[in-house]
Amino acid sequence: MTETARRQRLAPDERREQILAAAERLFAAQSYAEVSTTRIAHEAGVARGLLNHYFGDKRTLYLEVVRRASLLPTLEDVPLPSGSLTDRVDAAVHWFLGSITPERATYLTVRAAEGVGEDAEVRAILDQAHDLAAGRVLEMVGGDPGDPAARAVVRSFGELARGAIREWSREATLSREQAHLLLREVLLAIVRRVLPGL
Amino acid sequence: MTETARRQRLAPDERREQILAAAERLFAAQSYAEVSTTRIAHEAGVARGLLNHYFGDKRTLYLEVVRRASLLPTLEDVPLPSGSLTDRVDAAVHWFLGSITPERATYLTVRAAEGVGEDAEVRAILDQAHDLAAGRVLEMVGGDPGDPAARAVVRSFGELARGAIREWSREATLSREQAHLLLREVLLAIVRRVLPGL
DNA sequence: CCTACTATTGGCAGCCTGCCAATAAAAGGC
DNA sequence: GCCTTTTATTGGCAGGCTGCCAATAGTAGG
Repeated sequence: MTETARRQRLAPDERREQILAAAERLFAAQSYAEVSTTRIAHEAGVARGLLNHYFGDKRTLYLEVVRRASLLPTLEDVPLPSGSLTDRVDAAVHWFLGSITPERATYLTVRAAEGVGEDAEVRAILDQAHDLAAGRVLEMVGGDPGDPAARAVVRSFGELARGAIREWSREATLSREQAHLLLREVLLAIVRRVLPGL
Repeated sequence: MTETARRQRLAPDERREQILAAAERLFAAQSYAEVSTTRIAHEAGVARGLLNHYFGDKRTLYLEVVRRASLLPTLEDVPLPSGSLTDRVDAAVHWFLGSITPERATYLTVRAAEGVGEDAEVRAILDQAHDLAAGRVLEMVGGDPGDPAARAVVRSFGELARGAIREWSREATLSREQAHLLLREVLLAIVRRVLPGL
């Protein structure tokens, strides 16, 4: 908007970032089909052809946005907690809840349902991010990250956790304390009663 | 394909059904953006313009498909189970797991993630279906369906349940017994330790 | 049998996407 | 400091998809 120059030449990385930011803003607000590349280009203050030059096609740009957003919570490294099982579970829950802050609001819309029909690549990206988070939780609570069934169980826990976060953070149907209570008790039950029984 | 007649005139309900079936098949396999109305029309053996005549536009047709698929699992009414808490929890879990059968495979792709960005109407449809299921589970285990926080908690449990079902039914990373164990123990913990603490 | 009704079709206009050649802003040699 | 090379950036073209509408043809009722 404030850019007056006809052509502004930027370093590829910078421009790439700029386009990604614009795309993220729009994709976070509306679904894939509703957002046109024309609008993304306009939002980024750039010719539409440049999107194709940097990302090939709309879909690839979209996948890049999804990849970033899905990995947000796992960006920061957390030290493995010590102490009693309850302490470690609390730490894991705290990490999960704390990784979602207002400035990372985009994550809240990640994995928003499309309805029916899945996109294999999108699915793969999300699965990978969720599995990464699940592995981390599993380590925190002292489980075996190499056990596929245990990982699957904790991945399912991740679904509950994201659901609870949405209830708290978007719907306001749960307080933060209630969400914490839910996650703690469920994770405790999983560690004590489910994992040993696999 | 086997239809030789140039124009085959059907009762509106019948044709509507035919189009919906074709759309469901395609939307279950690919995402919204990947499926063109041209292809749906071809799959249904019908002119493309007829889709607009029956459903207005692509989006409305899609919403109709989502609505149907999302309501499938809650179709059958189940009697409220009696007996001990454990029995009732087991019954609820059994109902949840049993509602997913091969012939209802479409449901498996419901709520498949799009990635980022949500469609408010789709979201509303799915939320409604999930809330319905949550209310039913809450009744089964003797909770208060009128308590918003309790409903939110059980909705979150629904996320875990659908995740576990996917792990079992699609990924084969969990056996049915393991999924059952997970759902039972988590639901038990929720009833015993979370709901009273709200 | 003929007419009124409406289910069904085909085509038009506009938008969106991917592609590519043309252009201009830097970078580098001298 | 100028000129050449490099490449970031643009605009426009072709094809496909969507929504709309007038024309067409089955079908039911008089």
